[in-house]
Amino acid sequence: MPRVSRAQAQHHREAITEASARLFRERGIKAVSVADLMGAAGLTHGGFYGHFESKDALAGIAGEHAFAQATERWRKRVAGEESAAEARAAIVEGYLRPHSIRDVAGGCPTAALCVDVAREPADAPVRAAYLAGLADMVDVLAAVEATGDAAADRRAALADYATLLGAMLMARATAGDPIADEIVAAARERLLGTPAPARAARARQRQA
Amino acid sequence: MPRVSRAQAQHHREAITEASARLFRERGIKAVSVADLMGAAGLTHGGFYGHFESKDALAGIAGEHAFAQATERWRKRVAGEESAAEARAAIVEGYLRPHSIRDVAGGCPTAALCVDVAREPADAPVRAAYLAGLADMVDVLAAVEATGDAAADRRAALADYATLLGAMLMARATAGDPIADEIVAAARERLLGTPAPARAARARQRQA
DNA sequence: TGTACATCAGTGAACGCGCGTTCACTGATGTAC
DNA sequence: TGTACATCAGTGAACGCGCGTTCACTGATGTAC
Repeated sequence: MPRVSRAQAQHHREAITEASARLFRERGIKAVSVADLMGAAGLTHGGFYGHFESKDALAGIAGEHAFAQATERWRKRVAGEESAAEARAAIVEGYLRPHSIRDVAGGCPTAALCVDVAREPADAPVRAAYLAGLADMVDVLAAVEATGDAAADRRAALADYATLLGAMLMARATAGDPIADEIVAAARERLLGTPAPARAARARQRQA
Repeated sequence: MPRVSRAQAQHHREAITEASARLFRERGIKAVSVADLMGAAGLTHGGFYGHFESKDALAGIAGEHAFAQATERWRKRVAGEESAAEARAAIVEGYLRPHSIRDVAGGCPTAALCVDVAREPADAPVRAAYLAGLADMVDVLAAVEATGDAAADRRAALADYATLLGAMLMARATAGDPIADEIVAAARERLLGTPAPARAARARQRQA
């Protein structure tokens, strides 16, 4: 059924972008074929170049899309909290939730794409998208650091983000082994202080 | 020149393993072909299956090799320091040195392979190598945490490692942009306290 | 509002290419006497 | 120590397959009158 309406074609384009944003994070940019992407939108591969200039160009657009969603998620999480400290805790806890660790396709693009982006040539569109997207994520996090100094807020946000991202990727690489949960718990403790279960355990120890 | 001596064949096998350990980290397991690997050892692709059962099996062996080298490097660094605190600082500073960030092929396999390993099926040999290798790295780091409690040492090592690895990967993905250095500096400050240059700057500020 | 026709979204075959793996073959190595 | 021959490390063509991209084609959509 060729020659669909312009509105339908626009829906197709959005479906391809959406599927790419998910599949590129899940399997890696190189491991997803143009046919996979078009198939995910219910189309055949040949029509791809009517929508996008190349697979590399789509990777840039899909990256932007993934970062826009991730940034929006953090903004909403921040908006739902009373104080900066609570907002920061909400971001950390949301990031390290088991669901977030498991959800590669819908999760943090800074984490899912970092190794792929580092392997792309300097002029790859997805590199520019990554740089801009990361900057936005860091801005949201820095705004809830509340050290009282903008430069220190930024440094704290970068360090927090490194810990979060590192824990997420190590946990994913060790999924199925108990160390994955240990890593996530250690990162949460580092960023938010001793968590409730550990506090309870220490209280029991003191009593004994 | 077929049928080389057994010693020469053993050298070939080691050359293939060595090249794989570097190329898999640098370009990703999927992005390096059997012909690339054999070519790096000065051989043609056909002889590969005389040395290894499959490319997946080699990925496991190459992973072990990379982790053995990385663990040894940390052990030597630790052995060269007077105290646990100094050893920990030496690991952190060594990890975040510009050379380490740039040297993907010879650098930390926990970082370079984490995303690739997470995308491998559960029974892939490289997953087992990753799990064992990570455990060794964490043991070395935990031994220099010196919190006075083995469990707390381990949690501290996991949190430290997450921060190191996260900073390394974010810096690599943003290489060429000033934020890469900012990320590394923020991680170093988080793990070791305010670094020397910043301390000097504050001293100047106090005088003014 | 109805008709004629140009536009163009999507199809599917085809392009050259590289992949992991197999296999018949070669000829120096290693061994048995 | 010397000879005869079995072994096997490495070669390169071939296997079936999937890749990104191109292109002639189809026929419903959108537009001009």
